[in-house]
Amino acid sequence: MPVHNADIAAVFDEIADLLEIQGENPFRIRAYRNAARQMESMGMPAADMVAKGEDLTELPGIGDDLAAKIREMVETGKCKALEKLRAKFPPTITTLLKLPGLGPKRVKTLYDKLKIKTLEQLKAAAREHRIRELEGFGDKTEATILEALEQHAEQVTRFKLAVAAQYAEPLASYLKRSRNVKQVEIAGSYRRCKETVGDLDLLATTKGASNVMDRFVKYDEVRDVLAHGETRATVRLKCGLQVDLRVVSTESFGAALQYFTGSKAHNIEIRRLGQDRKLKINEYGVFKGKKSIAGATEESVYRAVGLPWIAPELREDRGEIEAARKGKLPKLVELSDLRGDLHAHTKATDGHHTLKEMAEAAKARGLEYLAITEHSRRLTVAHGLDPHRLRKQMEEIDRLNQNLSGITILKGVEVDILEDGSLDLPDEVLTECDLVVGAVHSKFHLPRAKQTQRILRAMERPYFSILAHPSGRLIGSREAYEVDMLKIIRAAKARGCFLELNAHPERLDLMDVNCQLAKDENVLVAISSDAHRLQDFDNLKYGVGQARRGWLTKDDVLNTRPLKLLVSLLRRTIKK
DNA sequence: GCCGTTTTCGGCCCGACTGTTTTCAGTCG
Repeated sequence: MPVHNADIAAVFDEIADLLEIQGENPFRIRAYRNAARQMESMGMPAADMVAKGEDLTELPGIGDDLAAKIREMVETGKCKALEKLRAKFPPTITTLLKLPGLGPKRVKTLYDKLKIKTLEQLKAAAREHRIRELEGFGDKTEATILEALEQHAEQVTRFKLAVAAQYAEPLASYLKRSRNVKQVEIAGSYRRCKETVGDLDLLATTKGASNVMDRFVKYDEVRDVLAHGETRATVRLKCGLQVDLRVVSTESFGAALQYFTGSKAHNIEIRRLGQDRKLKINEYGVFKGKKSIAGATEESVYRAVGLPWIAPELREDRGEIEAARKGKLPKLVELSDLRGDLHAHTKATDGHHTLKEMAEAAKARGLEYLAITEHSRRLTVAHGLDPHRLRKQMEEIDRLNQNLSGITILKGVEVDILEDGSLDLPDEVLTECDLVVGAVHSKFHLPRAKQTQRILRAMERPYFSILAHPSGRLIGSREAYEVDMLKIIRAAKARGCFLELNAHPERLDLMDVNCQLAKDENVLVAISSDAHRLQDFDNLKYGVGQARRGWLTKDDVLNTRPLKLLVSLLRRTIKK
């Protein structure tokens, strides 16, 4: 069983949890947390680095000690340091930390005094009112714990970005109608376009007395008010989503927006830069002694530490600060840069609209070309096309193109990559297409080497253009399949084909870190909607968000090319 | 535990809210 970066991150996080309960040096704990984030955010599997004998201490936040622990985990599947800690505290104890209001200190007290180590024991103790007797606890804390336990299941769920948007945007509009409110922004991971958000961070600026805080806690959708102060309030909506609102004056808008956009790791780095310059940076501004020297705009905050403004999608402490310092920040791709869409379906298979309707909807969004890429025959649930039906559709597209103006339909297909790497339609018909999008829709659980070979073999076909949703993951419901993405990216480069970034909010696949890998290897990425309905073209914005998180510029994206150039790029593939 | 135009020790981001307290610790983001 291979050891994944996520496994290593989980071990480091558990060590950090247990060290916290033990009351260890907080900076040592932070080192483990930083290492866990590093493992999660890097594109390259640490196991591969170990296998190649690469130096793990080159990674930020990884020193000799943690590098040794990573090697140990990769080679033995175990971590002795964690096992030692688990001997001191039962491993289930870390589940208690996830409850709101329970931190390491209180968890340790609960364990020391009442021997509580599971959620069930905690619930029993709370019901028997044994918790309120403990020092540092009281009636309220006990009641909060009990309530949290009853809702525990729902608090771990994160919301997909597009789902969060359905709650965030109306709430922001509602708050904008408050007295003396100047701006309302949705900050946090939402602004960074993370594929899922754990909660919403709203920021409002006011000039003079405002009722925005009162309006916020009285919002229709609010189920519980968790905190309600002068400048900060936290609520839980009926849907389970937690929302924080912070109110600052307009002079502090930029500093607050920067602060609440995060990420935490990015902000820590920015503040560290501030410290080097003897500056204190907080949500109210940048201060030299007591004097505010910046804060009205985000630009002013970055300028104060000698940096240009950094786009929110890049703020993950994955090298953006270094790039900013060197003046090498990428000019990120924007939605308006997209000239076309290279993956869409119609009624012929599992879509809901006709060719013409889809083309007109794409045109209405400013696109110049649209590839229709129906499923192939193996995907019977989608009524996939056989060669005959595909040819009929191509004829229809030819006819339609003669009558359309302002948009061109490209003849494509989303052909299944079968288990052995062969394609679900014969070469003769595939060569008649303008582009061939290949996709894995079955056998997700092949071993890594086999899955990789399967895809490489499919890409060897001379007319193969784009690998659709390359990792196969469905956010929150299906893990990515095991595959050597770097190998696939390099093969794409060698063979002149491209990778898709599927913009469907459940996919967002290619993932951000792999977009970076593709960019590093000079492989163009196609941001495609995979539209099955007219409104699905609006999902392109989520694809662009993920692409921006992956550092992609206009030049790194295939479908920013005008039609003529696009066709020649696809041809080059076909000729090989 | 990591890190270093202040290199092998001594730092390590910063503030709001709550509850349990009588001045603040714990938690959270």
